[in-house]
Amino acid sequence: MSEPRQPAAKLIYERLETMIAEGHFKDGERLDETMLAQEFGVSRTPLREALRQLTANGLTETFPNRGTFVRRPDFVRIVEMFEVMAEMEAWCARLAATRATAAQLLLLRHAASRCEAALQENDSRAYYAHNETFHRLIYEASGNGFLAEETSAMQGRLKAFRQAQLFVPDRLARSMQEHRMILKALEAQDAPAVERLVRDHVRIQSTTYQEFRAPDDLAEGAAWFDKAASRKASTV
Amino acid sequence: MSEPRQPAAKLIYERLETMIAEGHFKDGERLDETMLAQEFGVSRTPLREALRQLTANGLTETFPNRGTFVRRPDFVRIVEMFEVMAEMEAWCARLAATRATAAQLLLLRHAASRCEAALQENDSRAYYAHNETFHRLIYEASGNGFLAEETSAMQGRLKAFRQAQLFVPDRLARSMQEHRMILKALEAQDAPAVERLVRDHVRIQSTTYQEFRAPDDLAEGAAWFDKAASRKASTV
DNA sequence: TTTTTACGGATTGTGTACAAGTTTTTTGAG
DNA sequence: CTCAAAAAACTTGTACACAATCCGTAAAAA
Repeated sequence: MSEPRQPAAKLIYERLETMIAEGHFKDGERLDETMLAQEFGVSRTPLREALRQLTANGLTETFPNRGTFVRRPDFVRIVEMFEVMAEMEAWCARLAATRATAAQLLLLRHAASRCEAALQENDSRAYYAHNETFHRLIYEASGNGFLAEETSAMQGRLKAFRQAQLFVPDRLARSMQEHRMILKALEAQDAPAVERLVRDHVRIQSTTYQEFRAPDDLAEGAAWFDKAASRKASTV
Repeated sequence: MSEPRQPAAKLIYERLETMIAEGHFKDGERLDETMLAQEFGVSRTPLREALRQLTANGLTETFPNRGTFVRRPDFVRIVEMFEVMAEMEAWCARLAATRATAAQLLLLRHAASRCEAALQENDSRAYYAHNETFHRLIYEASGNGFLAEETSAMQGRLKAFRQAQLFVPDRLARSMQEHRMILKALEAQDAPAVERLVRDHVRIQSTTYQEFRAPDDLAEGAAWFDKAASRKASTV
């Protein structure tokens, strides 16, 4: 019943992802393979894989023979990310409104009731997990397999940046209320309503993140633009 | 003036990507690291990096300690991919209609005239390159940096599957005409028109691909679904 | 003084060997 | 003959060593 042992590379990827999301690195900071390998107690091989994965997801930038550098998202970028996420999910939801099968609606209701139960018990972790299922079911109900995969991948990429909003007061209760409305609109096959509801439901996450981290990032935002400008000049 | 030598891993990635797009592998076929390393004349280290990159882009699937398996897209998936691409580009374009700066419009006109020149000389390669610039400029004009990057990345991922449509007769001339209309609508800041024009402009690429490869893929499509079903059963 | 070039140190890219895990074959009992 | 368990063969995951490349510094030339 225990999980099959995960490769070290994946674990390291997740740790680095969290560290970047939580701001443990400065923007533009170089991630030294040798040093990090020592810190994590592994060789450079799995660590390099993790770095490449980070770059694939846009969290770092890699220059051949020069190394990989963190791209710490400022608050503008965070908003942009959730904006894109909201649009993708809204598109999924609009398609799902007319394409979802009875079985898929059943699964959605089930996931929603699981969220409800978690809310009753005030179990943030459980709510978070079932919330993820609820959203993923909508992606799949869109009927476009590729879109569903891409949206799911995007959700995974933003997960690290969404952790903070768990602790925003009353967010869970409000989220649940939004889920109820989304489900209702889906059952009514009201595509425009579903699209709007889901877009707002996802978008709000960026505003909570902003509230949570803005003071920090506003200060660092200016430095970021300077660095980005000089970096651009040196690489072009 | 010569290009800085590319790492072997990147070159191998591109070759494998093309091979998958061109159908050199069966769907579900395992990509043997040792064997491929021998064929490409490199060690397993850079080859593994290429495989991981393929998986990150959804062209293959990797199971820990079991290997990576190709996910050859059937024609349904191809259509889905261009559908998503069309929607992303359309969104960029709609935003660009109201947000593009004068400088960005100038660059767009420049890229369009480059396309025009390439068309006059019947230089498909050049047209293809300037076409890419034209589209990328629209992404950037959206004003959402993250969206621009993601759309650009998606374009890169679909590039391998778009090669075929270069050879569809009159496609270049029609594409150019579409560019002209898009540019005109952008200058007029007519967001709804731009959105619609770009969506159709991108969408049509999937239909040409479909015409080009459908006979093949229709036959293999059935086998694909069978395999996918059995694979699902074995991994769950 | 300013620019160019050569060198030294450090870091990434790749090859190879071994460890860990998976699949297939073999072997034995029922 | 069938099925289960064990072992052999094979494949991926990781460690480590060396090669290729880049960066900074300092010396030399303009």
